[in-house]
Amino acid sequence: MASLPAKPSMKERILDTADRLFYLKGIRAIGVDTIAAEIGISKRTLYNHFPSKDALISAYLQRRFVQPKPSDKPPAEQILGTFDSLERRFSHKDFRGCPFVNAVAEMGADAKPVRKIAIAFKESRRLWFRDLLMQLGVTDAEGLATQLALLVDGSIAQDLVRDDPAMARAAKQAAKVLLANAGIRIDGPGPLSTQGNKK
Amino acid sequence: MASLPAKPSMKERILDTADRLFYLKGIRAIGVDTIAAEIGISKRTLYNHFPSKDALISAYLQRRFVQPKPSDKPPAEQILGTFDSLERRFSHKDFRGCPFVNAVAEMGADAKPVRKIAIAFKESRRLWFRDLLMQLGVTDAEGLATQLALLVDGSIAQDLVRDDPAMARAAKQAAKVLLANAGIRIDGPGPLSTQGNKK
DNA sequence: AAATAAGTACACAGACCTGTGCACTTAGGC
DNA sequence: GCCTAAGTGCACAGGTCTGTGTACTTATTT
Repeated sequence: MASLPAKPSMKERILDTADRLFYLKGIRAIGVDTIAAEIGISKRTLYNHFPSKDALISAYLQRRFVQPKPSDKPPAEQILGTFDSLERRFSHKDFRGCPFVNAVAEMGADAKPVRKIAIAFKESRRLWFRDLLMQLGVTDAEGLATQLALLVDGSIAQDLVRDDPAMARAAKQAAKVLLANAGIRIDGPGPLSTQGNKK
Repeated sequence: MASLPAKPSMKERILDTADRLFYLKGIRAIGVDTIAAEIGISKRTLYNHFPSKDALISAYLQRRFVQPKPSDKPPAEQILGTFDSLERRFSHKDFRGCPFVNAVAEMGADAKPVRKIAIAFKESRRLWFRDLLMQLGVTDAEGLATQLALLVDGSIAQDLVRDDPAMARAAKQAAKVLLANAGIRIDGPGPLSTQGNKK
């Protein structure tokens, strides 16, 4: 699995550290000196790899933009699994909200490149939901995908403030209701199948 | 209605300006010099009213923390009206997300007083939802209130990034489904009563 | 008229920030 | 052995930021 493991390039080491610090402490809170010092390199070296801090910020966000890999699991399971995955991430102590939302909040309305990446990311997730819903034959896949995206971002924002993984479970419950309302039957995939979901 | 209008105190003028600039441009992006210059006072005067910038930030957030005033409208109407109100705010050009979430994102995990206020605000809104749901006789008012809060914060986060008031409408649609699933009948209050909500 | 309070103008300390310049050292490939 | 590329160490320019000190002016009240 780790096919070419041994030697991370300088650029990658910089991006690794920038990612950790930017995400954990905030883009504005971390200076380039801090990043360089953390790796143990000179600030000059950092600026030889990235022309400016803004470029480093963009690279950081680009690298956070990972497309979900296609899966062969049933679409409904994939959709609901999103919230299980969220709950796992909320439980991790290093989770601190959505890097894109945080970056937009930090950089102000003027920072257009940051917002551009953030919009692209949000839309790509919405489209991922939409395509799965279309596979399920949902009529208003566009609208429902948007609603699911709201639940995802809502639980992330709430967890950022409250630090409570239960927010992911609440989002999953709401998602189940929305899916059921669209005619999607939820069966099987859970730890134990619901035998009689109406008490 | 404007009972004592004429003379805003110095402290209020400072808070007015700090509120506008902090919210619009970001807490970290605005310095105390900028605030003082905007009002036309000396920085010394500002520091005579607030011992530090942190104190000013706290006062700013405290002032943003307004309890929703009790209404005699039907509970269901109040709940759904939240999303109409959100849509109106999204359409305003000066809307830039939730000040509490933004502050937490900007100040990093360490800023405990900021997070404390933010948590209190989120919880107060959740409780407002919960009490209305209890008036409606909803069984799991706690859980449903949390879900509605997720929709609110989700649409705010999405609008912050996308600048699209339709996010509020999507949240309202999802809220309607969740309410209906809890046995709440939505009638009357809309522009035109739905005569036959199933087409 | 005198005293008290509030605000002003302005300089300054000390810290941190981004970004550059320059001479030096190390490591590999030819 | 030599040359090139990459990294180092360090100083520095120029800017911004928070917070303070100090002497002066205005306004209100008594």
